[in-house]
Parts: sequence; C-alpha cells; structure tokens
Amino acid sequence: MDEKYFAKKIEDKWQTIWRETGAFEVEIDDARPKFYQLEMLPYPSGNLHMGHVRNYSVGDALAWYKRLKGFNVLHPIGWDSFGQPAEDAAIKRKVNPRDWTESNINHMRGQLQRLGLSYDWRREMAAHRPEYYKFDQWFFLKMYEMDLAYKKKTQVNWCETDQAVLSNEQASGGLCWRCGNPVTKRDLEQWFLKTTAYADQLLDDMAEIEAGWAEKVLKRQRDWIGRSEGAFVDFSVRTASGSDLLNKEIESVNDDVKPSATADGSDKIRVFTTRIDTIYGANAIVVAAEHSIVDANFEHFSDEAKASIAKIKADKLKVTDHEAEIEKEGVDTGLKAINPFSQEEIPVWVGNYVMIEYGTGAVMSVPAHDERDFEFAHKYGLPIRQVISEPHLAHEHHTMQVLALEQAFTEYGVLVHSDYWNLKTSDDAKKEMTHYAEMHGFGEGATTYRLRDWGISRQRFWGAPIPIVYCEHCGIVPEKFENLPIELPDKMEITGKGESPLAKVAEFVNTVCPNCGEPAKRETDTMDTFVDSCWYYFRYLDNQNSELPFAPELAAYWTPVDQYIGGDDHAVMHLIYTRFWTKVMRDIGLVKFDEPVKRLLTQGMVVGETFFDEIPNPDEPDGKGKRIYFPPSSVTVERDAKGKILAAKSVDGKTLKTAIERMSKSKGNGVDPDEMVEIYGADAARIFILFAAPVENELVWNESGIEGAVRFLQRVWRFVHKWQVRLSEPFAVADGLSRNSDVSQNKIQPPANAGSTDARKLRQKTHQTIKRIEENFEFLQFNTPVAALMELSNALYDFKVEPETASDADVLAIREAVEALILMLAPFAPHTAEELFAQLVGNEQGIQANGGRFPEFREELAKADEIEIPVQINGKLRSRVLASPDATNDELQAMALADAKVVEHTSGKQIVKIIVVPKRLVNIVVK
RNA sequence: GCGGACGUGGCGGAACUGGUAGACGCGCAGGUCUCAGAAGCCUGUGGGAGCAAUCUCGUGAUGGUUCGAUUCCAUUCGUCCGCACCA
Repeated sequence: MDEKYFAKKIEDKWQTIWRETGAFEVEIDDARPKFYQLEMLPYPSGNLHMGHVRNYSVGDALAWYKRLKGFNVLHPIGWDSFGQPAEDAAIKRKVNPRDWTESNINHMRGQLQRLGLSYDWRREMAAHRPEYYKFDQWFFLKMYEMDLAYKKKTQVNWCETDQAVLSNEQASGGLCWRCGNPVTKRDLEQWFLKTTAYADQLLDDMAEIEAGWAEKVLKRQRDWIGRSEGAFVDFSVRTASGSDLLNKEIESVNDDVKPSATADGSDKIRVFTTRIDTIYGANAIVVAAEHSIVDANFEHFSDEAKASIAKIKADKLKVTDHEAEIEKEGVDTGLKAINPFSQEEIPVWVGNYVMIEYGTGAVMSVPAHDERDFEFAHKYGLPIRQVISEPHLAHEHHTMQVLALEQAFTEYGVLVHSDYWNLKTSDDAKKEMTHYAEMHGFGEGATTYRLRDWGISRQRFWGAPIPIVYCEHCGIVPEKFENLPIELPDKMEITGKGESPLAKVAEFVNTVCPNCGEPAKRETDTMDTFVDSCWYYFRYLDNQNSELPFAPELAAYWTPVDQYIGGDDHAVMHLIYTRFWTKVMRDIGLVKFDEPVKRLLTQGMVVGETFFDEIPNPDEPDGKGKRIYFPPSSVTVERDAKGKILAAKSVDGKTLKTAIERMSKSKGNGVDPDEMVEIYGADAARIFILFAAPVENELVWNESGIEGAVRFLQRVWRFVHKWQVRLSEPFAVADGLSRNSDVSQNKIQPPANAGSTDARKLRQKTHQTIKRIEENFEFLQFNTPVAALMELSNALYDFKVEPETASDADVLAIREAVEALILMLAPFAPHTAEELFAQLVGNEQGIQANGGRFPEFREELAKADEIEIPVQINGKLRSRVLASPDATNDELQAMALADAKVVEHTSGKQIVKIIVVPKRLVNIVVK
C-alpha cells in the first residue's frame, strides 16, 4: 500500500476500473427499488465551469448514497447541444456549428470523467443529433394533430440594419448586439404550442409535487401562470353623438382576446375585471391602442385622438428594459359606453397602460379602488368616486355624498353608492353581480391567465427544423412521420444577418408536398432549444430507439424522476415547459403520470470576485456604465485584516471597482475545474465544493478552503494506513467477533459492552454519525455530513491507542469506525473511498462489487453510557451534572440540587419552581 | 411599487419539534519536529474583566410572550432575489 496519498494515481486507477467494469451501468431490476437521479444537462460551451462541478457533485453524492442504500440508481448525463452560442461561433469564426459542438462535447465529457462522476455513459444523448431531434419533430407533429401546435402572427425583436430577428438577450438595452443600432419590433408568423390549454393542470397538479419542490419555485410558477378569477362584462357602445349604435361586427386583432361583440351582434366592449363589485365606481372604459374598437372607429376620432393613439402604438414598438415605470398616457376617443348596472354613460378612452395581450384588452377604470386607474384619472381630471367602504364606515359613507378619495382604496369592504347592492360585502357582491350579469346576458364569470402560449419558432440554423411544408395547393402540410428526421443540411452559410439561414439553402427549402407530391417549400424556422430540454431525460431510458422517443414500458419503470438538481434560473421556463410536455406525453399515452419530477433541488450559483473599470455610457438613462473586466490574476489587491478589499489596481495603476458576480470567462473570475483536479484532486475539489456552503446558498469561490479538504482526505488515508495490518488480521473466534471477510457485509456485531470506555465512546460516535449523515441526505444537506465525517475522523485520532498494543475490542471499534467512515465517504470522495475499501478487504473489485452498503445504524450502540445534563438557574447555565440516559426526572432534579455550584448559587434564596426537561436539562427558578 | 427570502465570530457556516450558541472547516497565534524549510502533530482562538476557578455581555436593532428565545410575535433597519402597469 502506498504510504502517501496521491490523488491523481488513485483517480486514474478507479476511473479505469469503473469504465472497464461498467460499474454504474444499470438495467431494469424488479428486485430492487429504483431511483432516478437527474441533474440538468450542460450546454456544451467548451468548458465545464464551477457551477457544473457543484451541480454534478451534489447529484453524484446522492446517486452514490442511494446505491449504497440498495437502490437501482439511474444516473445519466447528456448535452443540450442546440443553441445560439454554436451559431455565434459559426458567425465569428467561420466554423461549422456541428464540428464546434462535437468537439466541445468531447472535451467536456473528458472533464466530467476526470471528476469521477458515476454516470451510465451508454445512455448519453445530445440534442443536435438527428436521432434525437427526430423526436422533437415527432412530438411537434403529434401536437399538431392534437391541435396543440398552431401558427399565428406575433411581435419579435427586429434589427432593421441587419434585417434579422434578435433574441431578448441579443436585443438587451434596446440595441442590436451586432451593429449597435436601435431594435424595433416586427410582426412575424410564428409557431406556437398551446401551453395555455394546460394552464389549470399546471397549477392544480402542483399539489402532487408540493412536498418535494421548493416553495419559491412553485410560487414563481404560480405567478407565471397567473390565474385570476373574475368576470367579463359587456358595455354597449355609442358613437360620440350619443345616438346611433355602431353596426359593425367587432373582432379582436389578437387571438388571445375574446371577441368584443356579443351574441346579438350589437356593439359592445367586453372588459375583464376581478372587481365587479366596484363597477358603480367606473368612470371610463380604457382600451389598449390595438383594440378592435379603435380600428373600427378610427376615422371618426378627433385629430388629437388620432395622433395620440398613433404615438401610444409607436411607443409600444420601442424595446424597453422594464427599468422605469412608464408614464400613463391616454386620450378620450369620444365614444361613449353604457354601464350595464347603473345605465350611466361613461367615456371610452385609449390608455397606454392597458395591454392588448391580457384579458380582453379593455378595462373598466375604477380610480377609487385601483391604483393605476387612480393615477390615470388624477392625471386627466376624471371623476373619482368611492363605492367600497371600510365596513365600520359603510353606513356613514352610504348616507353621505359620494366621496372623492385621496388615494385608491384597493381592499375588499362593503359597497356604497351602488343601488341595490349597497351595504353588501365585496365577496357577496362579486358573486351576486356576476350572476346578475349572466342572467341579463351582459357578462359572465371568467378566468384569465397571464401565461401565454409558447412561441417556439426561431429564425436560426442551429435547432431542430420544424417539420412543416408549405404547398401552393394544400396549404400548411405537416410532414409524414416516416419522413422524419428532417435533417439540417451539412452546408450552410451563417451570417447573423437576414432571415433564417435555412431559407438560403435551396436543397433544404425545396421539397415536395407530402400530401399531393407537387413541389413545395419547407418551413425554415427551427425550434426553441427549450423544446429539447423538455423531454431529454426520457431519452436516457432508451436512447437507441428509432421508432419512439422512448418505450413506455421503460418509462413505467424508471420515471418519474426521483430527484432533479439544477440552478434556480430554470425555475420557470424549463420547469414549466417540461411539466407541460409531460402532460402532453401522458395524453399521447407514453407515460401514466402527471408530474415528471418528484423532488427538485435548486442549487445556488458559484460566484467570485470581479474587478472592472466602468466607462460611462451616456446612452444609458440610469447612468449605468459599460464594464471592462480585468482577470483577478492581473490585479493588485489590498485587503484589510478582515480580508475586505480596500483597493484594487490594474497593472497600469488604474483603480478598479470590485463586485461579486457569477463566474464567467468574460468576467475573468472563472476557475478551471481541470486545474482544480490537477492540483488538489477530484475528490478534494468535490468535497470542498459541497462543504463550503449549503447547496441552496450562493457559493463565493475562495481557494484557501480547498486545502482543508485535501488535509481531511490525507488524515483519513494516513489513519487507515497506520492501522491496516491490525485491521486486516482475522479476529479470534473465541471473542465471538466476526472475521475479516465479513467486513463488507456489515456483519461485525460484537457485544455492545465489549471493550474499554473509550472504545465504547468511539462506537457511539460511529453510530451517531451514521444517523446524522442519513438524516442529512434525506434532507438534501451536503455540507453538514462532510462535517460529520470530519468529526468521526477526529474521533479516531482522539482514540489514543497504538496498533501494537490495542486489544481486539479496540481494534474492532476502530475497524467499525473506519469501515463506516470509508463507506460514508464514498458519495463525496469516491476514488479515495474505493481505494481505502479495496485495501481493507484485500481485493480490487470496488465497493459495489464487494456488496458494500451504507453502514447500518444501531440504536443501542449510539446510546451513551452517561449524558451531561446542563443545570440552569433562572435560565442561566450554572453547572452540568452527569447522569444515566435512563435517569428519571426526579433523579435529575435531585442530582441538580445536590450539585455544589447549584448549592452555592441557590443558598439564601427561595426555590420557586424546578423545570426538568427529560434527558435534556434542569432549570431552577429562584427568588 | 408589489411579492418573497434572509441578517449568528475575521470568513464559510453549525445548532433536533423553544432547552449547554458558535459544531466542522478556513484564517490567525503559539508550541513541537528540523541544519533550515515544507508537511505533519499539539495547544489556543466571540467581546470585556481576572494569575486563576470564574463572572459578564453576546445571534442586525427595539420591544413582547416564556422558567428559558438564534428559534415564536410585533415594530424597525439592512441585504439579496423574483415580478414589473396582468385590471
């Protein structure tokens, strides 16, 4: 056995053994419970970063733990390999995105393997390979059949100079990332998936996963879906003259918007409100500039109104960063609407704060009870009338003149100045008024969502082509399933300018209609990469299947995912889309459950110090400058005694600003995982990253701590080495102790009272540690079990017995502790654990092959001979007494009162009360 | 603006359902070994007082509930995150 711990050597050795023996390859096994451990797959950018290392170290720890617990653990990995960076690389460096992606994957696979992560590599998938995206297309066609995929016009970010569509990131700040010119919006026909069809299920099924998902993630999803219950109310509309009703059928410009015309064909504006109880306070109808009623009557508007509406529309085309609140603007159209409850005539305004996308694109303005309406009414001098009162003031308000409020009162209350509904509560009024509207045919209860259908069209090359053909005779024709995959061409030109790159590839575009066989053209848009990540973890189950995305019977065994781990930046989009996808797969019949992920752990970011110079940018209204980053290695940093940065200077003496930001190459604060592995070893790097902070927290990278992880591993290593000879010798049969060969089966079961007090204490520590670590894993804590292992290791060093003189009972206690330590170390430092275990059992087959299991907790061994009971006087700790763990409350009280220090503190005082917490504490209250 | 989370040593962080605050690690200080250094090992390490036993203050701040509060409640300050006119 090597005396010294050389990380590199044992890591190479065990990575080879794992690969050659297929140590982590799994198949269906009905004899064991399954566990599907999943981590979010990486984008193959070229290099692993520390965030990946953290994510995968956590996942690997759990996978190891579950294997040691006897589960059949599926632990796969793959590549989210479609996306913008490959295309950017193609534009900048004239490389083929496929070659660039494949070579990145090869490099990063090596990095993952050097970390010693326990993946079943046979199951690897990559989104950009035709055998995978064939099924993106398959799903698209299924959804098209199910009426879940459709095409409609929508706005995109558009750069006039480059004639190109931009993603939100590429258009950030309202400027094009390539040419720096202002970005505009443009209408484009795009493909959508009907996520809204599942809005209620996405909300309601959260009940099934509540226990396993962080509340903050569910909350964000709930907000994203944004269900609100209310009512539609129809207001009849008159022209400015107040006489003749308009006869035109009014239709919305937007598919999301419910038609404004009611069944009888007369002209109405339909509004959505969650506060129908406030309707007597409506002073106007405010509609979005894009509302159909505006178009229908535009010619009758005043010049001022026309100009104002045009301006509002134009302002909406500007790309804003959501930073400042937009000043409310609006104009009276001259149209009049009739409040169906009060028969009052109120004006119809256009307002920039009403969104055409939400509800009906029209609202009733109730300034007394809505802050936005209040602001609007205030600006334009519209009347503000209170119709909801605080309950205790209701009678008074009811008999008084209509009040003008100083600010909006948005709470529920009691109705006033509302005719028949006066003095009813908001809750009752909402129900009754909705019912009344339904009875009289001018409204109905309604639910609206903020969730929009998912636009999946991308005018890009590096994505799955949408399998649609446009035929002059047949129109929009879906490809036939047997023609899949529709493959990306090998030759293309990607410039970042103009329309989708696929449109320029004639061999791709020109095809025949799957329906009539006549020449036709292909759709040249590709799918959003979030499509790939919707179902990738089902493909791991069956990555060779060419008929189906995966076989349902494999999914029936392995899925749903038991534990999913990733960054919380995916709390909404990816995790909503994949939940949606699962529900579609259920409706197709591929799976039999509603929710794909039972437990979700969102891990915090890995961040580091950054140094930068800020160059003022006059174009930015808030004075935010452009940052030029300097790599930390090039910066001279002055720190105070506490380590706080006092000053940072660049090589040329420039004073730099500092911040703590997400690690990234461009900011120069990244840490290369390969370098960490090279210097400290994969095990130490993994232990450190788990130990340094709780998983959910942000982790500020600070290299000094990693040495502690190395020291810990070396301490364990040295201890095992020092004791190896004694630990491997067979125990005397006369002692009733088990033999060496039983070690891996956890069969060491000597009598609990054997050995010295110290030996018993060590065994207590061992079993207490087992319990603690088990609990930590169940609660997904990874920093505390590492601490517990360190404590156990410290306890071994505190056990002052030398190998030469140790009794069999001592050796046994040590052996038990060492074996438990090694096995429990495996999830955190698998190479070291494997090597030490091999040395202990005397073969090279590894923990799993030797039947290594998580050590068994034994209550009777964890129990201490005596426990220390703190004694408080008036709540202050004054003394401690040693007692048997079985001592009764009366005994504890007697011992406490007999204690010398207690006597000292209580003498001359009157004992008022004595509180005894069983096995815990005694508190004596004196006066 | 609305919503949410969180404030514990020099630092990262422990602390079961209210019951010995500061586990574990980093850092720092002293010692040991050595020709010297590295590594290792040992000791100490929240503040204040004391030679010491020990006393006292202490979990952002102020109050409250309780025999007892880092933990529960109220107010307040601060930090971070999410949403962004969703009617």
